[in-house]
Amino acid sequence: MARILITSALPYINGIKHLGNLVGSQLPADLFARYMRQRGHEVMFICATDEHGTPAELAAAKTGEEVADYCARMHGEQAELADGFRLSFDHYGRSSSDQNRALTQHFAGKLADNGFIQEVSEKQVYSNADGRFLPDRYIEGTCPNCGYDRARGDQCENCTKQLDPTDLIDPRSAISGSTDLEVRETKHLYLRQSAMKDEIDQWIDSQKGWPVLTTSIAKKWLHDGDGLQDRGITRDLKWGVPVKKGGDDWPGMEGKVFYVWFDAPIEYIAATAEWADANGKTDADWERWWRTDKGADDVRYVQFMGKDNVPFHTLSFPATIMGSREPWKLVDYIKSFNYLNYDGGQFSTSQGRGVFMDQALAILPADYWRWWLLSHAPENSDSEFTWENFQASVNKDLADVLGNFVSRVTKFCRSKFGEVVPDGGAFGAQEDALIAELTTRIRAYEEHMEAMEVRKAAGELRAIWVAGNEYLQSAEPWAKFKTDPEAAAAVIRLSLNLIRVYAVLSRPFIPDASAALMEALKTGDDSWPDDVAAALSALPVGHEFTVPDVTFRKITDDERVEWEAKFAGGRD
RNA sequence: GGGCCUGUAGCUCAAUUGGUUAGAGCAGAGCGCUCAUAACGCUUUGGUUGGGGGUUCGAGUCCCUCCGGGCCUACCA
Repeated sequence: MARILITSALPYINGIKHLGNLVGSQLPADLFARYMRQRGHEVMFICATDEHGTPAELAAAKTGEEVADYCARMHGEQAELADGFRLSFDHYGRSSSDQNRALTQHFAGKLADNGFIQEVSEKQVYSNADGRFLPDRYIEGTCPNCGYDRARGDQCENCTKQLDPTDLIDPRSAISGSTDLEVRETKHLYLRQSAMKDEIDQWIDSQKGWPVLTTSIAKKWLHDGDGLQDRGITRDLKWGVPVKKGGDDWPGMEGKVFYVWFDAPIEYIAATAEWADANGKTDADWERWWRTDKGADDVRYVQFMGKDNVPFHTLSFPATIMGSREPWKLVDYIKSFNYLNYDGGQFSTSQGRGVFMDQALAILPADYWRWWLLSHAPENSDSEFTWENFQASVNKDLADVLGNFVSRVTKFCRSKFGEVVPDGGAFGAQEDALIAELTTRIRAYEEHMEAMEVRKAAGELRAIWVAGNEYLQSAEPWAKFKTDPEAAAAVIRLSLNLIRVYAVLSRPFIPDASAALMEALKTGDDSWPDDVAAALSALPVGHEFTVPDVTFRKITDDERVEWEAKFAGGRD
């Protein structure tokens, strides 16, 4: 039994996430966590909302709430949706927690002690009307290069030229539109990543088998231009972790907070501490996951994230941990994903384009989404959601191949033998062949799941479902029943057991359907089919069951058309 | 501008990292079955691997070039 620490990238607090966000981190992380638990490993699966930063403040201002209230409310909503999608976090924390505040300040203090923090004085744009410093991209104006009048302070979206906010002609606040801006001097802390460049580089080099996506992004940042740059880790905001050196004040940093990307990854650790506190555990209980001097040296730590998060997880967060010179656990494997697009374009939170988590659950149960998203996970390149593809995949895979198999077996049994595992007959060559095929396929499925090859695992699982239909077709219990009812009974006995095996194998992908099947079979035996032949006799002769309701219904053409129109853009 | 990824059947994707005749699923066509959610099974059509050039005994895979798609580019998170 191994110990596996799994973290999913933290969803940002300012609104409900869309399916692209879901499939990029939380959902595959959940698949892996569920599988590993099922195989008997000790799993700690951690996620949290990422609550600090300018966008959270602005979102709260828009609703008229205090930012803390806004975050608390949105955390509740996101947690409820995570539950709706059956994301099996051991703890769903909040980066605004006391635990994260203390840990973030602790790390900053250690980094300062070890000479990895530098104070830098810089000039930044301050908006008098908004009463705040403005991040570059929150300043708009006319591009000096192409004349586009809505260029942002970091880059012109029209001509793609990189800009400095002071380059803009007629600059204004993107928040209020105010032109009452001034450049002010302000002091910030920088994390001296450049001083740890070689250390990080060697660490990346020592990792084997990481996705190309992960290492290529890390290498780019390490070696591009002058190499890894130092990064500002403080901001002039009210909402965030106050800048402190451990428990002490930090002279000159009064009123400033840490940059969200500094405190957000630390929340992985802090959320585990939150888990301990919430469950009456001790510090030792969470430290054994994170401190290599306190039991975490045998932990395997896997992170899941979209590609936009990779630089922070391969560089900044490792730099934070390494620079502390304390024995914190570094990540062992980073599984990164490309983007899921929506029907020819991108999902867009701002334009309300695409399907959002709450909307998805309002029209279909979680398993439909889980299956489609995971079986089409953007592992090698960006992938695309279309309603036509969604309808076809769900109807074929879930309703026809899996659901209908359950239906034909249970209903045939009920009509011929009653709702009970029938006695009589014996297994022969066909059954041996099926067991051999299933054994091969289940071993392949296990390998793909271990390797986090999500699409391949889904494909293998589907093939396992298909094998049941092939077997039934060739075994023809309906024909056998006419001449040799006991032979038909043997076929059905095996097939009923196969449903249990399917429920067990499919659980990481479709947990609700899996639970429904187990309930219909009136069994709590969720043992993994290490020995397929044995697994196919787990439900003994005489064991009662009930014919389940339709496991997966089909999506109709009318629904598809309706949803296509409804989600084309303009969320209410 | 720079960097990375990507382009394979109508669609969604594979191809053991340079090795026989490029494979699956869906869609299409034909046949079979009748237990089942008009479901299932079998067979089958379909590809000059974006174009061109090169290296090699051998290229989807490596190199060059052109064309198309995407992402990142450090103050959004």
